[in-house]
Amino acid sequence: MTRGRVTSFDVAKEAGVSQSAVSRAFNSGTSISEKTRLRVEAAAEKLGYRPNAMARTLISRRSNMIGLVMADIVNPFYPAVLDTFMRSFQQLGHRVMLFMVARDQQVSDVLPQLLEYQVDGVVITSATLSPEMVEHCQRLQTPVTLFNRYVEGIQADSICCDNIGASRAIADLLLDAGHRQLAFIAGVRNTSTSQDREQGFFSRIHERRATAPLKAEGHYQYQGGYEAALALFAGETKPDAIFCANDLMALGAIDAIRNQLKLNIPEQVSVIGFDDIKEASWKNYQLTTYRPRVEKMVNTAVENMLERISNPERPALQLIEAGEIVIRQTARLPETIYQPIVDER
Amino acid sequence: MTRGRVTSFDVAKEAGVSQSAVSRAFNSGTSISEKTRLRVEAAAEKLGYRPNAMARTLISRRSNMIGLVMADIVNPFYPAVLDTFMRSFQQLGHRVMLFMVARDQQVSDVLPQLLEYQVDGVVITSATLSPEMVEHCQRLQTPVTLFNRYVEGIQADSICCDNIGASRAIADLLLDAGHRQLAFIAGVRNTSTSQDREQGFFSRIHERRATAPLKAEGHYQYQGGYEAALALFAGETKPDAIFCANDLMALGAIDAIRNQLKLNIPEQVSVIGFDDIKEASWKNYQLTTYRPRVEKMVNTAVENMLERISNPERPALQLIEAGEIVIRQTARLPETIYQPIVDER
DNA sequence: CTGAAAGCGCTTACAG
DNA sequence: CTGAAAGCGCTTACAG
Repeated sequence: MTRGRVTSFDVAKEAGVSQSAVSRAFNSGTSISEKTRLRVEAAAEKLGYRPNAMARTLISRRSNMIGLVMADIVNPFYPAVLDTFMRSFQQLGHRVMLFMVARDQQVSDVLPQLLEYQVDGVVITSATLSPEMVEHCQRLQTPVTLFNRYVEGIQADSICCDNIGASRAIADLLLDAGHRQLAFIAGVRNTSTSQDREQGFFSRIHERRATAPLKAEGHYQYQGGYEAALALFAGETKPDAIFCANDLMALGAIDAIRNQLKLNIPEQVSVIGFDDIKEASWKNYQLTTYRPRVEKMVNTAVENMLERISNPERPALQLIEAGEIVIRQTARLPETIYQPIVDER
Repeated sequence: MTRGRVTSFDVAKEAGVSQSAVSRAFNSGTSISEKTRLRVEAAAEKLGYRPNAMARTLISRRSNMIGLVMADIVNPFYPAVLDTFMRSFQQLGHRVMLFMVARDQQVSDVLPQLLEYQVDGVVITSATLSPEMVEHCQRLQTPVTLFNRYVEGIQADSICCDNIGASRAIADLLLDAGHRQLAFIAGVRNTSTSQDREQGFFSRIHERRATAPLKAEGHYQYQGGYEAALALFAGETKPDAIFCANDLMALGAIDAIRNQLKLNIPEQVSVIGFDDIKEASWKNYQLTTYRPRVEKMVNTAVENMLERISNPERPALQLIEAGEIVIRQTARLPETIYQPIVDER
């Protein structure tokens, strides 16, 4: 065991081979005899040698690092997303440089920092990206993937869950069950997720010529959902069903409806959420909600990313991945069998 | 705007200066005239130049990257920890390379990968580290910090919340309030956090010659807490107060006690948790719990880490940071004023 | 299969 | 203050 940094030259001397041989021993697909490889490996083991990734990146122009930009880690949907991304990248031998952007921060502030470190690609979750930044990435041949976001006419992969389709299906479910006055609790106003969920829900209700839904805003937070529910019931017309743009708000709404308004769920009010976070399946809530296929979305995002890294010419893909409604206890159902997707957890 | 990678030589040519001058313009504390700096900056801006961090790291032996190893991101306590670490490091100009270790994975599997990338330091959260690995890091002069974990006789900084003191205080609170038969729901058996919380709780009860507490195991999960509570009440002697090794289990226990056992909290049973996760303050729970000073712990960890990076000779510090009990609605209190720390959120 | 050599893009003594 | 040059630790044609 030596101390300090051990280089390939030290290993070469120890093994009695050239420094090139050491490098070859650590790279697959190189021409090296089994005998030499073994000698190098023994020497490397003895000295505690590991190749310096910085030097490798510099010369090979591949860092094996992916930049991952997240916002809103406090929303319980995103830890699961992060976890899935991490597993996926790690398993495929990629490192992840993580960035967290605050709500008031732009991705453009952190992207240059990421690119300094020669990341092979950038994944952006729950934050948006300016066209200028995309152009910059393109110049550097660095692929960009948007997760659960999209920007029109941009040269970046994007993979979203089917926000519009899901919300339309939820509108149908509630109307078919005989609800008369629907309501929507929106998330953060200027996010595409909240906007799309609202649009799908409202447009389907309009198409079916049902009463226009009520609306309140809950900023994607528990407390916001709680207060939004109170606000909805404080008005003249009261809703008999509420669709919330995420689960966190739905759980807040449930607590407000049950504990403060003393109404029964689902007998007097139905509540449906979006995300299927862990808390949604807690015994106390048993929330009926929409579950995006997070694992599939992440795996697709990762696969496409790696593919574009090896082939930067490939045009960008915009994908939508449908999820499923998870039927639990907070919404009344239509009489006709609804192909319910029962909670299988 | 050029395409492809722009180097300091390109900028030098554009600005009509030497490549060294470009480098100096991008490093503070170097001797360069204001005039030259401005010319370089203009040229860099024009060409879209950013220094290559890999080359910089190679020559300067400082990557400005910290390796952050986490397990258990799904436990809602850790997203907050991660978030706080990220903010802290980012604010101080450091990048973070994130690693997630699965429950069955050792830190020793990922540490070499981290060190390949020349991280300046490693922070390990909720996972343990073998002495060999610590030795390896020491040889590379790479400081290691354990967060909420400690290993005896190891050359690594460690910062923990006061698990033992907190649990003793909780035992006192419950006994002083007149509870007769306490119970403990343990987390994951072989973690130091669960063990310390158990030890503090049990030892204080023993010291006060109160009835020995009951015990069940909940694996730090909601469902585990739910079932552990049921198990405790299925026995001959029933508890009148339960201390749970984390909030997640406490919330499960509450749901089991209220919804399934139909007992009132805190009139018939008191429940206290640990962590003060967001969910603990939800209207439906209002959990009395122990709140570690996460922000302070993280900031201390970060400060010490950066200090040890600049001075690797500094001996390792083992710190314990006390938190506070947050009084909400799930535990009966002593009659005497208890200096209660009211929930200020 | 193997080694000598060039070069990735920087920082930093060194000399002026 | 400024520039020419060495060197960080690798990979990869190139020649043998």
